[in-house]
Amino acid sequence: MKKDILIYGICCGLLILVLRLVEYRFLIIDNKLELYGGAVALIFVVLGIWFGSKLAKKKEVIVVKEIKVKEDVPFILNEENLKSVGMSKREYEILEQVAKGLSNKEIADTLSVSENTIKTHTSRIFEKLNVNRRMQAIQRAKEMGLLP
Amino acid sequence: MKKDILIYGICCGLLILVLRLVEYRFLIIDNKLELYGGAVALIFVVLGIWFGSKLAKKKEVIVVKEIKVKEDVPFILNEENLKSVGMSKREYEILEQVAKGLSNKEIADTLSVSENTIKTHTSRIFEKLNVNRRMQAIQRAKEMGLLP
DNA sequence: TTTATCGTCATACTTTCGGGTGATTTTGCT
DNA sequence: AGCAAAATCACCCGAAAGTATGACGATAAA
Repeated sequence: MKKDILIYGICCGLLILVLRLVEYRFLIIDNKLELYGGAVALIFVVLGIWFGSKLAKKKEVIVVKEIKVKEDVPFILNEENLKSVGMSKREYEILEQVAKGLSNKEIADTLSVSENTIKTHTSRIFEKLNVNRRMQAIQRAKEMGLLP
Repeated sequence: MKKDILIYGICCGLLILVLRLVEYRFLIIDNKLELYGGAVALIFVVLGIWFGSKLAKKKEVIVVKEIKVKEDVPFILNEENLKSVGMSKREYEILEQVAKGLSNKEIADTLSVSENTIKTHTSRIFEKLNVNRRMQAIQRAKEMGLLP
C-alpha cells in the first residue's frame, strides 16, 4: 500500500515536470489551452483511475459454504410418547439398562433387586411397546424418541 | 456499472464545462497556467480515483460458515476395524441381521441356512467383538463404526 | 499339493429370555 | 384411612440364545 502511494507520488511528480517542460514549448506557444487542459485531465484521470483501482478496498463477496456437521442431538426425551405408552419411571429406568445390553441378572444387580422383578418389568415394557424381544424394544423405543 | 460510467461521463462533461468558463475569466487573465494545470490535475485525479475505486475488481472472499445440519450421516463402514477384528463378509452379513433385532431362526430363514449355522456365526462374531450377547455385539459394532 | 480360511451343519448342554400367573409391599393421592 | 398405581418378588415352562466340539466341502493362498 505504501509502495503504491510512493509510486503514485513519483508518477505525479514526473508528469507535472513533463507538463511544465511541455507547456512552455508547445502548448503555450500555440496557445491551445484547451488541448493542454484536456491532456492534463486525461493523464490524471488515467492515473487516478489506476490509483483508485489499487486503493480500492477489495469488496468482499461472502460466499457461504455449508459444511455438514453432525449435530450431537442433545436428545430430548419424548415425554408425550412416554406417557402415551403409560410407562412408569422405574420401567423406563430398566429400559435404559436393557438398552445398554445388560442382562436381566446384571440389571437386577445394579439396581439391587431380584432378577424376577426385572423380568416382570421387562415383560410389561415389551407389552407396552408392543414387542416381544428386548432387541425390538430398544429399536421401538428409539423410534419413539424414548431413547437416544 | 453502466450507471457508474454514465455518472462519470456527466461529471467529466460538467467539469470541463466549468473549467472552460473559468479559464477565460480568471486563470488566463492572470496567466497562471501552472495553477490551472494543477487544478485540472487535482480535480481529475480525484475523479479518477473515485471512478477507479468503483471500477475496482471485486475480490471474492470465501467465508466458510459451519452450519449444523441434522443430517442422516450416510454411514461409511470402517473397513479398518472390520479387518482388524477379522470378520468375514458372511459374518458381517449376519451381524447386520442381528442388528435388525431378528432372532437366529429368522435370520436362518431369510438367509436360507440352518439355525445352527447362524448360531455358529454369531458365536464367532461375539468372540471377535469380544462380547457375549447380541445386544452388546451391536453396541460394540456401532462404536467401531461397523454399523450405522 | 498342502494348508488355511470360510461357510455350512449337527449334537449336546447351559444360560438367558419371555410369557403367564399370582402375591406382597410401597407409595401417592384424596 | 383407604384406594389405585407402582414396585417388588416368586415359580414354572417353553423358547431363544449362547457355548463347546466336531465334521465336511469349497476355495484361495503358499
